[in-house]
Amino acid sequence: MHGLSVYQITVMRYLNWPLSYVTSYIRESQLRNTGPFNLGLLRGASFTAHNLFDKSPESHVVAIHDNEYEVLTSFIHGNRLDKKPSKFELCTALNCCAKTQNPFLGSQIHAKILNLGLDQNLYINSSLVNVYAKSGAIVDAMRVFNEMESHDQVSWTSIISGLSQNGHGKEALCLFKQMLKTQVVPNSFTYVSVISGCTEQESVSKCVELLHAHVMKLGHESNKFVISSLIDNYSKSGKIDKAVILFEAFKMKDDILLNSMISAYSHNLQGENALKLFTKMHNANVSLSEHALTSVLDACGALTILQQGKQMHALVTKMGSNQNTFVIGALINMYSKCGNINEASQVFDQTLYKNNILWTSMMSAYAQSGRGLEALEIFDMMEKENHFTPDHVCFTVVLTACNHSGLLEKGIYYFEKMKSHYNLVPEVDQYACLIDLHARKGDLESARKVFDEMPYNANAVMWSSFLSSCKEYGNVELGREAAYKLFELEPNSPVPYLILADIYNGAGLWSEVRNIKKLMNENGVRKCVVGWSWVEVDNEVHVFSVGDSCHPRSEEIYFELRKINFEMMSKTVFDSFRPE
DNA sequence: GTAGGGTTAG
Repeated sequence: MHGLSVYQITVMRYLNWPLSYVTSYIRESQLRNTGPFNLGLLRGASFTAHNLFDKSPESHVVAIHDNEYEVLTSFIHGNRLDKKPSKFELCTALNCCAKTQNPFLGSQIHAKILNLGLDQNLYINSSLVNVYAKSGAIVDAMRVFNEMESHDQVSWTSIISGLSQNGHGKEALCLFKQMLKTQVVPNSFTYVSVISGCTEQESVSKCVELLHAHVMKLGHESNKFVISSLIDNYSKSGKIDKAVILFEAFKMKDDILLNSMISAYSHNLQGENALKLFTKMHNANVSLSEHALTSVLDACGALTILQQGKQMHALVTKMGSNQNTFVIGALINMYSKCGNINEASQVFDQTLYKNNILWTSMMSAYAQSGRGLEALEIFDMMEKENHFTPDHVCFTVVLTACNHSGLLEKGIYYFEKMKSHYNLVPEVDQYACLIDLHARKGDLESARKVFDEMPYNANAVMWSSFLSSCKEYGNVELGREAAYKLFELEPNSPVPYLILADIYNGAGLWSEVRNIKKLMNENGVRKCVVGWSWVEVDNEVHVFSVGDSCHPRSEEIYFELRKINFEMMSKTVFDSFRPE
């Protein structure tokens, strides 16, 4: 396409960037941009390049959006001249709002649409649904959808994909079921949307096999989008075998499908297979995309094989992908998982355009290797950069770093800063970190207060972690409360019973220990967890965490079983490890 | 004649 090559040349001339860095975005534009949009791209080229040049970190993303900006500017200009926009112009403008995630302009255009009496146009309404859904305003998207008099494949798919992409897989599935009751038959787009919505959602993951059956019946098996969403779904719910069968059966394997399969292997801890597939691709001269590099680097990290990881790094350099943010992120993760934090930091330092995901990855690398203070130094460095916008994930890493290094005051400082300085509303994850911060320092009362103060229901992970701290500091009262919460939240888990018993045990409350054992029996909870055991001495029940008897450091068992003599201990330990 | 929905990554 002529327009795109001008764009490409202009960008290259201004910036002299590695080809792969620019082309990945150009490729993306080529897919998305048609018609008038390309004109915008052409006209926007030099303007865009200036922008790329001026703003550094995430400017390439902004730049692509600037073309949408161009379309929107001319739309607004026409509006100021009281020019009546056509249906087509309205659609294009809405499309740009969706891509730039601008619900504000979108709702202004929405008002104009109502004003012009075009609110029953199917094209316009699908675009509106898409604008709201892509900006996360799912309620508005639903409202537009519900107010439509008739629906077609596209409008149904728009709302279903909107729900999916906003993490409402269950609702997406519900609407899909409603769609089946109508005359409108779902197409491959619809199946991709509903299947991807069911990914990583336990409550709906069972439906995927049913959807798969639909796909087969309706003949969408030859659609690569459908197949890759199925592969992704199966692999993320641990059904790697099904993913493999789909992959093997699919004839036209393109790079995206191969990438889906490589990350499927990687997710399922089958790093060897991921590497094998990658090598096969490489030898067969399939064009290697940066996605493939990202997935295979992930696999190297998961397998902690530094040697292969380094080879991949060499390949990255050879392919000229050493400025692709995704690849760099994967390199940083790989090196840090292989314990080579210096190499990770070297990759990071050599990166010209660091976005907040990369900063976060680097911080996480330090935090995970127990270098919390250095992680925080990185955060402070980031703050000095322009265009830096830390998000929730970033703060989770910061707070975790504080947590691992026992920096309570600093943790509280960052938590407050997140709210006041960055206007972020803390999510469950960050509250969980805050609770952990207090609890690990032994300030159980303050930790308990956070449970009440936060506007969320605490989940099992939070109560479990709190319970462990109660055990650590021997707080019977709060420990009891946490354990009883967990009895409700995880009725089949023996762990909270055992920890509470351990707390009672530490406080010498033998009769309470006995009650817990009784309660466990009454509630039908089976004690089948490795590392815990009951021991009776002089008619008193004691509970111990016994560690792993096969582990070379099973001396820990001796320590935990300090109240019992050696003979009795070894008997009990081996009893508890006998397979049931 | 021109317009709307889909896969992989912290």
